[in-house]
Amino acid sequence: MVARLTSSTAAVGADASLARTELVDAAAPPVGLAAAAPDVPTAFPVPAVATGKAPDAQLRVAQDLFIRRWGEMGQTWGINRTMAEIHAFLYVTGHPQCTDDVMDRLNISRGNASMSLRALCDWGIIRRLHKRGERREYFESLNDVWEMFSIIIAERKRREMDPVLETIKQCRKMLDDDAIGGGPKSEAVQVTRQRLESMQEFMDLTNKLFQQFIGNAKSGLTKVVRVLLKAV
Amino acid sequence: MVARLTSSTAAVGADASLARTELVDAAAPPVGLAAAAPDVPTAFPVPAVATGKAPDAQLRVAQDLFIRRWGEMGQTWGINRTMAEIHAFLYVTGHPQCTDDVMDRLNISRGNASMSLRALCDWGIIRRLHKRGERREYFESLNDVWEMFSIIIAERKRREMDPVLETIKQCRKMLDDDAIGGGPKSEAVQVTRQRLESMQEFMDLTNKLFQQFIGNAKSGLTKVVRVLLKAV
DNA sequence: CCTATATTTCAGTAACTACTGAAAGACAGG
DNA sequence: CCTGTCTTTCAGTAGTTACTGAAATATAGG
Repeated sequence: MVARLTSSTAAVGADASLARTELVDAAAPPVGLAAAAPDVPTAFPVPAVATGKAPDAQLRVAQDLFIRRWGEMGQTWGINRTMAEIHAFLYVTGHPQCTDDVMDRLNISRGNASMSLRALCDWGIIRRLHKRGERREYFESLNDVWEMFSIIIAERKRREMDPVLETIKQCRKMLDDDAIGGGPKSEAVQVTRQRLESMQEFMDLTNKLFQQFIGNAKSGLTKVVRVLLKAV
Repeated sequence: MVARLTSSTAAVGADASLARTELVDAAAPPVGLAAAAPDVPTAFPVPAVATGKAPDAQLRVAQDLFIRRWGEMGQTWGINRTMAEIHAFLYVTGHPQCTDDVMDRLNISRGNASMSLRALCDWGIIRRLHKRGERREYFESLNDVWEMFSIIIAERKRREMDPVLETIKQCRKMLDDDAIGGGPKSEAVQVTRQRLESMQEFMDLTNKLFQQFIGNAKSGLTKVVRVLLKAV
């Protein structure tokens, strides 16, 4: 399903097949949730390490596992898989990677990598990084999880909640205006008015909550949550 | 973009074209947010309805506005537009509607309506309703907004957060196991371990927060939020 | 049993999103 | 200026999801 084999790249036969075996073996034992994930990812070329005690043998496998899962989650939340995967890659490795690193690791095209990286920068959850004397650009993930999510929440609120609120207000106004000249409103109008009002109330409150998150990212937040958990 | 013009169906001439015109008019003026992407979707076209004294002239227009916007929002959150629209319709009208009502109002096929209604029932945010002596089934939306969102959050947590948490634990275990036989772990492993740990911490906390929401739906929640807002 | 009506299922297709690869653009160093 | 390296853009297409319409199924009443 995801098995992506760019015909041109065609990572040298021998290496590739070796790597594949390695991956499958490594992933086999614990499993546990393999059932949940439709099928197990295989096709990532791993640079063959000649040393008997392959350093960090599990590292890459573990990272890939996380990357994949993160990508799947993103997808169901309306973030495209590749973007989420790139982000997971930068986050989990924790140090700057260039475009080619991303392309090779996730096995995607240059164009895709370029566009996705830019989008992530626009969101503000990764940032560009120039290394002195180096020509190419590197990217790194924010490292504070709270900060990352604050940014995401703020942005989604702005893009998606605010317009809805706007619309609700507008609808309510329409219904009110309609009634100005006339007599008592019909029951249907009453019901709709009430529903819109409830929804707006809910969203206003939620927004305030988000505001707290955003305003208190990092430092304050753990405290906030602790307060909340105790208060109930 | 959203204008749905079933080419083939050409349902009953008069009715259909009337409905369609109405819709297009409503959506037409400045297009506005459709661009979806990174830009600000503020004001929405105010459909000037020029009907004489049709009862509740504005009602339908206002409802449609809300329905549409709700559908758009759903879409960006990974819920398909039609499902979100059906839900908005049931919610905003506030009284039971049958399959044909839904089909006619949203201009969708019977199959689509049937499947979407079932999915909404599965989510638990609308429910089936039999009217005595009536053959056909009706559907109505939950009316408590808090309850609706609690359900949605609970379900998404279960479907999407929990697997990620599972995976993170698994990854961490892999990295730990790897180190058992060997000496000190490489710096790369250390970094990844730390990142996974932070993420898990974050998600655990978030989950607790959600738990609160779920457990306190309706009654308790407003209080909870008030506490939170004051405490900071 | 049959008939009329309501509902579900699903193959085929339309609509959409994500992705590739090649070409154009940008820019440092010679 | 040119040259080589890196980045961005975008037309075309692969892959995915959503939707239709018709056929199959279910059910109430006669």
